[in-house]
Amino acid sequence: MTARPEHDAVTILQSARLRRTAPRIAVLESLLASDGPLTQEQITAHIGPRGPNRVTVYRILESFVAAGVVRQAFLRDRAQHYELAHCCPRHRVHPHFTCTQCGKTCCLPEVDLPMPAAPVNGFLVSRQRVEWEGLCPSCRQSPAAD
Amino acid sequence: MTARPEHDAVTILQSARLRRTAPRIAVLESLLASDGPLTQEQITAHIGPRGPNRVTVYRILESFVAAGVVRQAFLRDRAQHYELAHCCPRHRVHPHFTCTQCGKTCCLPEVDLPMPAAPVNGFLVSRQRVEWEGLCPSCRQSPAAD
DNA sequence: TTTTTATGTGCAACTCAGTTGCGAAAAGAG
DNA sequence: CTCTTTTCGCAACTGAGTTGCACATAAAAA
Ligand SMILES: [Mn+2]
Ligand SMILES: [Mn+2]
Ligand SMILES: [Zn+2]
Ligand SMILES: [Zn+2]
Repeated sequence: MTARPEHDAVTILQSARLRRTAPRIAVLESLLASDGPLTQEQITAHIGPRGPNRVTVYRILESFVAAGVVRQAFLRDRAQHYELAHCCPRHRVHPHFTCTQCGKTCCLPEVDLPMPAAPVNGFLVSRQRVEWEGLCPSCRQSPAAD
Repeated sequence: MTARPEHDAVTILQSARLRRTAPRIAVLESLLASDGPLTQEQITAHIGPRGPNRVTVYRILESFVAAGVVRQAFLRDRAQHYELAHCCPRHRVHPHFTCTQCGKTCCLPEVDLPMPAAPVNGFLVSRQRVEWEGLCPSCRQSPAAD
């Protein structure tokens, strides 16, 4: 279950010097179990009815972002999507792909998009965010269903 | 003032078969006068106190997007930013640059970022959005003030 | 272990961008 | 000018995220 220490909720909390509370462990485990960024609403739904208050989830995510454990991946439908930060460096985040057919969003951490090192038209780029839209592998094979 | 017909509010409305009303002309002229995407709030502020109701501005922008005259450029601080669509094709939108110092966002229409033609890891990309962050030309020269 | 203290949590109320319903106004057709 | 259709203004609503404050609890100190 707990293969690498980076993928264990309690280990992540300890190395980030964050208090080990039930709500924090639950939020971390939701993010660890997901294959893509999640909203507060999705995290709360994943934890279940006995989980923490939604305000608590927001505050936990805020503290995780401050500690560098979690990153704000992107904003969609006016809702912030959060993901674990241990997969890629801060300033060159991997592209995120959203399927126009099934609506699922995936991380593409193995894709390395070059970021301009020299200024472009006088603009010095230090951080880039790329969002892709199109058809995911499974929707390309079966265009009707998911 | 009205150099090219593409840059004239009334002409844009006529060629899009949209009714020529004072609120629509005012919204179009705000976008024409701006060098970057605008929010409803910014458009309303630009028009002034005698301008249309904010709900009307939202509905006008909605109809412009449906007619292909305006595009939803990006979402920032939970607010949608709109820009005129006549500057670049639908599926390969130019990158938008936001300065971390002065906060201004600029369009970079002359920058042509390649979009993957072949599927990446099985994902067929049909639309891409790129956001850049860093220092704008004027903030690079005078790091303290704008 | 028990006590103490700093930090985390739950609840209610709030903010703010955007939406909806509906009656009034006005653009364009005839 | 009259009629029809679309647009507009207002009020109320929605939903994500925030804030203030009292209470709970993890971790440090005794
Ligand atoms: Mn990701
Ligand atoms: Mn632009
Ligand atoms: Zn799909
Ligand atoms: Zn600047």
